[in-house]
Amino acid sequence: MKFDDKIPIYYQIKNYIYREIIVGKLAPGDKLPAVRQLAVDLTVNVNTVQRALSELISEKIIEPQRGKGNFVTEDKDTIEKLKKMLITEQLQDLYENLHKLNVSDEEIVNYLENYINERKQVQS
Amino acid sequence: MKFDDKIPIYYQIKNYIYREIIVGKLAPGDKLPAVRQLAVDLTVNVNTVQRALSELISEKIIEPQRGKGNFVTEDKDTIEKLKKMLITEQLQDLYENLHKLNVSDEEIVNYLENYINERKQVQS
DNA sequence: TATAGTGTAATAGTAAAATATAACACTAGG
DNA sequence: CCTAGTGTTATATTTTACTATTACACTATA
Repeated sequence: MKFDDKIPIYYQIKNYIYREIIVGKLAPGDKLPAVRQLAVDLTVNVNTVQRALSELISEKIIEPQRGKGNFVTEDKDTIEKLKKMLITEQLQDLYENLHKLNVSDEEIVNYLENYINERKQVQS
Repeated sequence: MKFDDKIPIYYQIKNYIYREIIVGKLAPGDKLPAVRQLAVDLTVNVNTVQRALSELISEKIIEPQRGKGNFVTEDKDTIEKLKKMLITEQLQDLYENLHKLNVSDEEIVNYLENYINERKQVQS
């Protein structure tokens, strides 16, 4: 996995697991890969994985069972709220950062539509 | 100034100066505040400011004049390109991050419009 | 020519993140 | 009971960002 060297790795791992859960690759109740396996897959240290997992545990996104593994919460409501929060965070970042560049509400929407259309053209 | 502790301070300062230039608070040819003054204003160390400025110099956004100060480039085209690049970067981040959450093109636009409308309602 | 204001650079120290490594605690199954 | 697989924790080391401090180089001007 590629990491952005401007952001702590443990934090990027946390977001990676968020996504795995939200897109359903990890369903409610599913067991996560073992920490040592995750460390190998992501080519990072076990402690770094553990730090990411610790935060997910604090947030009740996953539940640890000593000797067994870490399991995705069964509470679908928690997951749904997580998804909404992550989406809102992204929108807020875009909005605030573009406003700091003096881009108006209307322009933000226009720029986004243009961006998406241009992407489609490149693909075709 | 408030800093995000997940991102290097020098990097946030660099982006801060980008913005000052793009919104015109710093016009082409303008002299930047002295490095020591910037350090005081931003409550960081001179070396940290200098690190941000060094990168801006490499990118030809500002030009240093030893003994005089740092000056915003006179090349308006460079600034215009910078603005476009920063906007595109933001759009790309949003797009990629939401796609990783399985949000479709149409949904991205809808979510953004809703987000903006909700902001307006809160303000009124 | 002395001085104040500017950029630039070097040194040493601190803190946080990440690593390598090892050990400990618990569970399941032979 | 033993062993393999799991989470959890601790120690020591390295790297990077940041800081504090000092010094040097250049410019303008009194």
